[in-house]
Amino acid sequence: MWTDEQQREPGGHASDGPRRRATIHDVAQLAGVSRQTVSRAVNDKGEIDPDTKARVLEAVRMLDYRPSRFARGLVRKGTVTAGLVIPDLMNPFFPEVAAGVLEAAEERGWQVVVWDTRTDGAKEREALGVLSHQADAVMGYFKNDDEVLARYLGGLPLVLLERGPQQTRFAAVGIDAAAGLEQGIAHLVRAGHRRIGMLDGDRLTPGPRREAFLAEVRRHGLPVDDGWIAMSDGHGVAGGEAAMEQLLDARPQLTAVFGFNDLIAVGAIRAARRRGRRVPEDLAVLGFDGLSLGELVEPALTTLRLDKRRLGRLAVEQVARLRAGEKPLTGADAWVAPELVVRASA
Amino acid sequence: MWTDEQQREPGGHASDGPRRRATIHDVAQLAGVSRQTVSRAVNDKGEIDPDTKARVLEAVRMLDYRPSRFARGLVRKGTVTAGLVIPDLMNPFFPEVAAGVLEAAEERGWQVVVWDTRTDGAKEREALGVLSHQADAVMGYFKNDDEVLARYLGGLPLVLLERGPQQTRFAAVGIDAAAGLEQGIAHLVRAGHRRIGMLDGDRLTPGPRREAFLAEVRRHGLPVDDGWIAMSDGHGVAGGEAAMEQLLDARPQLTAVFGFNDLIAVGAIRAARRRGRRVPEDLAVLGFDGLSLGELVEPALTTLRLDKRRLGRLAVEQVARLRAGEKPLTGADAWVAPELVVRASA
DNA sequence: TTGTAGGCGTTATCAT
DNA sequence: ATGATAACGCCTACAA
Repeated sequence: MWTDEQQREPGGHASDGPRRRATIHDVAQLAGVSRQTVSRAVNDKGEIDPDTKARVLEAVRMLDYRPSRFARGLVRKGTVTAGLVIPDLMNPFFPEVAAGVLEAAEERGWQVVVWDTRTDGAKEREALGVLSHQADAVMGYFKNDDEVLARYLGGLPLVLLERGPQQTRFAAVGIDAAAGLEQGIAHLVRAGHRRIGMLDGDRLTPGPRREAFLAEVRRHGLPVDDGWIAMSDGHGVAGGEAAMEQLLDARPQLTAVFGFNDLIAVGAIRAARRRGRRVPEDLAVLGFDGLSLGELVEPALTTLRLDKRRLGRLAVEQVARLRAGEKPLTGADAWVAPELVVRASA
Repeated sequence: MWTDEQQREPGGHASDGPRRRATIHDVAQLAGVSRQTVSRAVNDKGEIDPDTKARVLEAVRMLDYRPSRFARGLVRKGTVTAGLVIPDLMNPFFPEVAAGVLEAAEERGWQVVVWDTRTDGAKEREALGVLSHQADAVMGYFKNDDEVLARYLGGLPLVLLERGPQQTRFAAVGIDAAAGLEQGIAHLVRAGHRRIGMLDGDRLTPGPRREAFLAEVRRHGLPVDDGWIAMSDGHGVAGGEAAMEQLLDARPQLTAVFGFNDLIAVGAIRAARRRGRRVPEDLAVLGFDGLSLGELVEPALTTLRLDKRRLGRLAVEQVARLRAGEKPLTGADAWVAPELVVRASA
């Protein structure tokens, strides 16, 4: 396992606690050269005698010297650190967005520090408070409103991912829920459904998905009212199951439901089947997100697939624009539109 | 959407490109005070006249001033940044480990910068190269061997997550595969299985899971040979499907298979059923990891569940020990042991 | 090849 | 309540 061969304390002592970190000065002293020479050795600059270099490097090892990233950053500009704030790493949707962010960030040579707020408003603010000092920009999902965000942000550029109902004064990357629901509802209608309910994930205010859902349903002249919409507690499978059961009790006449996201939709499938309803024969289920998980369940989930990676990449691009002093993308350029993927559940 | 109300360039100009960032000096000048006073105003120190403070803050806003994190870090110690290197964010296993890391890191007031290497050795090295300059420690999954890691690490503390077969000279957090397989194989044997195959995920060298598998199978006096082990290409569902098909062709006499991880096991289930084999009646499938996805597939996956969050937390603790100059945990203290979760597939 | 001087942007300390 | 001065640790000139 572990030996003290490689990982040792400065000076080779193992257990006298953390001591002051060695500086370039210490190394210079121990090697009997100037700080400049140490710098040259450490940074592989030319113009240095191989012997002295070796001597310096030896001193570096002995003292376990590593250049201070702060001192370095002060003098070599160009290190960009972006913050990424995510509500729930356990929901497969977000790791995929994060993957897009990481990918695009790496291409630009940026670093990304990640926070998981667990959908907790207080944690959001904490994250922002820290990042406002440590990052050059932030992107992420927030439930706090603009004003609060601005307060904790202290002027840092911010890119909102999928800002819900509210307009925002920040740059944003959004989802074209309307375009998605248009396809989704059309598909259900085409299959003969006339009584379509929804399992919503936004408890407080109706979000874009619900509004798009209502708009589409009405556009097709179908009946619908608030009673046809059940609220999921959380964005997970369990929430979807509970909401579906509730809806099954309250509105047994529904023949199809639209789930706020795939997790909730999967929960709906499970609940329905447990109640003896066949999916899709007795109840069709339509999801939203396009998680790969949807291909694995039975019946496989018909859903409105989002390019989540692209969402992340787009966020990085927005940040880049902000940093460059350009105007961020707006409207359709800053949207990603879902695409209907028909599988077995609807 | 976006207005230039909040997010504007220094001075309010919008499109003359990025200009030099304002420093504390600029603010001091504009406000007609000393840098020190600016610092006081910005950091909410006492001992400052409310009026001057207001004036300074106004100047701050006008110039869009934000303190340099480098200069600050130089003078205020204590900011810890850890690197987290992960092979594949799309595999639900890793986000959960990451969640544990993030959680524990937050408790300590650390930041975490995340890299996704996509199981690419070169990306690993790139990540290490960057992190060696920008982080105070690194934890993660690596396929490069110790020597290479050390070279790119430049003396930075490293904690390996689940170092495969090889011993390592670095601190590590491991999985007690043997303890897991003991339970798993016992369960299969109890159910009457005598011909158990495996779908392995480690192509090159046999990893701990395969070795534990072989050891247990032999301990029970069961037959087994290399032909009973198929290699999955990648750690995903598709790899599992292909490997299972191959095994089904080559060794149709098998009545049970152990999957390297849950994704592969799920693939196995799918492939088997597609071939008309009933699971678990004709073929029992045992997974490893305990992803929540396993509860959603059909039949639900019997698996050796790991506390992935704890894995992440443990890694952070190891890093903390290293930083404190203490010896890292070793042996069983640095392991997490799987727990058999019996569901429908075996 | 090596060393010296100066500055990067901030905060702490000590005066005023 | 405010300002001057000196670090913090490193790097880029420039000089030797």
